[in-house]
Amino acid sequence: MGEAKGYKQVPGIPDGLKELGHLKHFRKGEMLFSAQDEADGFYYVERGDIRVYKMDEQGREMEVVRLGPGGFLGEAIVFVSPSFPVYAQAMAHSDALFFDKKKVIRKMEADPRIAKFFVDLLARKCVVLSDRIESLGLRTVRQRLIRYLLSRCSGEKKCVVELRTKKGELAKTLGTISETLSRNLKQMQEEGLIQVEGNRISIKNCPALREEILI
Amino acid sequence: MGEAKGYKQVPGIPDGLKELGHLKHFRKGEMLFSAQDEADGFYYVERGDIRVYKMDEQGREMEVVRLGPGGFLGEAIVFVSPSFPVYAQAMAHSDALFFDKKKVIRKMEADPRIAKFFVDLLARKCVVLSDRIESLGLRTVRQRLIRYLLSRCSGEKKCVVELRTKKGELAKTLGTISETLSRNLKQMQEEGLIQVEGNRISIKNCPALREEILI
DNA sequence: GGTACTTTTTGACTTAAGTCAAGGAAATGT
DNA sequence: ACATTTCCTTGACTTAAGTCAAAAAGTACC
Repeated sequence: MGEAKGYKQVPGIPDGLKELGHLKHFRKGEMLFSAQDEADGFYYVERGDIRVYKMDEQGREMEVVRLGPGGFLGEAIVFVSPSFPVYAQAMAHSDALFFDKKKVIRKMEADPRIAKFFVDLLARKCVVLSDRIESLGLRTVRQRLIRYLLSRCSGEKKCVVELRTKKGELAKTLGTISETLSRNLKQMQEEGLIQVEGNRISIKNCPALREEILI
Repeated sequence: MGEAKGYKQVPGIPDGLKELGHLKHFRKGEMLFSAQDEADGFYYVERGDIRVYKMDEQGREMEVVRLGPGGFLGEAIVFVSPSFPVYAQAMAHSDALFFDKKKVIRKMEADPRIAKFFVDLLARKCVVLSDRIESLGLRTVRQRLIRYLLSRCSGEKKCVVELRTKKGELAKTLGTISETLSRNLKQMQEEGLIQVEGNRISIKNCPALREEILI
């Protein structure tokens, strides 16, 4: 539901665009770019896991979006601002295609299909970001957690969600901190809704969870 | 600063696009569209004041963005989804150009300059929305209020901000409620930072306010 | 002016969630 | 297997901000 890696991403890259990109590799923990860096291009994630976030003066982070394979990052800034307003970090070993801003703009002006592709891409991102605003403003951590779990649960009565990240990272994706996530998971376990074993969360009562976010 | 009406908007509409739109008038309080409505087009605000918001099941509202003259709304949804996920309401008598989705898409495919215009427009909106996510997640109501005030203060030592809306609406724009806004204004007044007289807020100590959000 | 309505402020209270600090548990390296 | 670091959980506390209710201030309309 607009949250985290699970959100709908564009199937791929249109013909004529991919050739403009060149592959870069990022090791786990490495920064793709930092706030204030010159925005001379953007990335397409082929493999891995990228976290895009803002940071305040005290170093507190706010995740804007998290991207898996098929996701773009920096694609909005590049058309608007000379420097990035966010940080982007590889949370796993990642491969990404880098696209030079000028080349893409030139291509876009020549080929309306490329332009249309970016219109769709950016429109989709707007929707994701709006959803996140709603989610952060109107939903509790518990509700956001339930949404997250359900978004990666097939819908059968019993379902297991395997976290591919640390819980601390999931907390950030949900717009909270690890302590709060931990308490929520515990609470939900005590209510018999889920069963937590390390990084494996079994959903015991899918309908009840569904109920809770639809109300 | 990405907040409210004050954010940077596109200067206007490019040649060849404006002709596609037709003028609609909305009286104060009237809805441009509601969530679930068919998204068959989008709007350009020529005059007035439009509030775009989401609503949860209990009727609590979360403002996504607020638009004055020069702003677009629905321009992202139209390229992505068959129905609106948000509400849009005229907060003042407003004139808006309505653009039919199909016509615009046809035009865009024919004219790369139109497509480029939308890329820029949507990219800008992504930045605004990201800023709002940061703001809601990382800043207190007080900090958001200060940002708002400073964004409409010329920068001299003394400066008067005239609210053109009700305080309750400002509260929503800031992502809070009127009681909390009221308390914050009172507090800041007691600290000698501002002087509130009805809808006129005089900024008494601009540097101190600036200091507070730059720390 | 006085009535009715809306908006704003205030007070008292609740609550979700953040902070700080300390144990445990896992994972990692040697 | 051990030490070391990182991660997760728990407890106790704080706090910003929401809720509910009622008073006060504004505004509009006869």
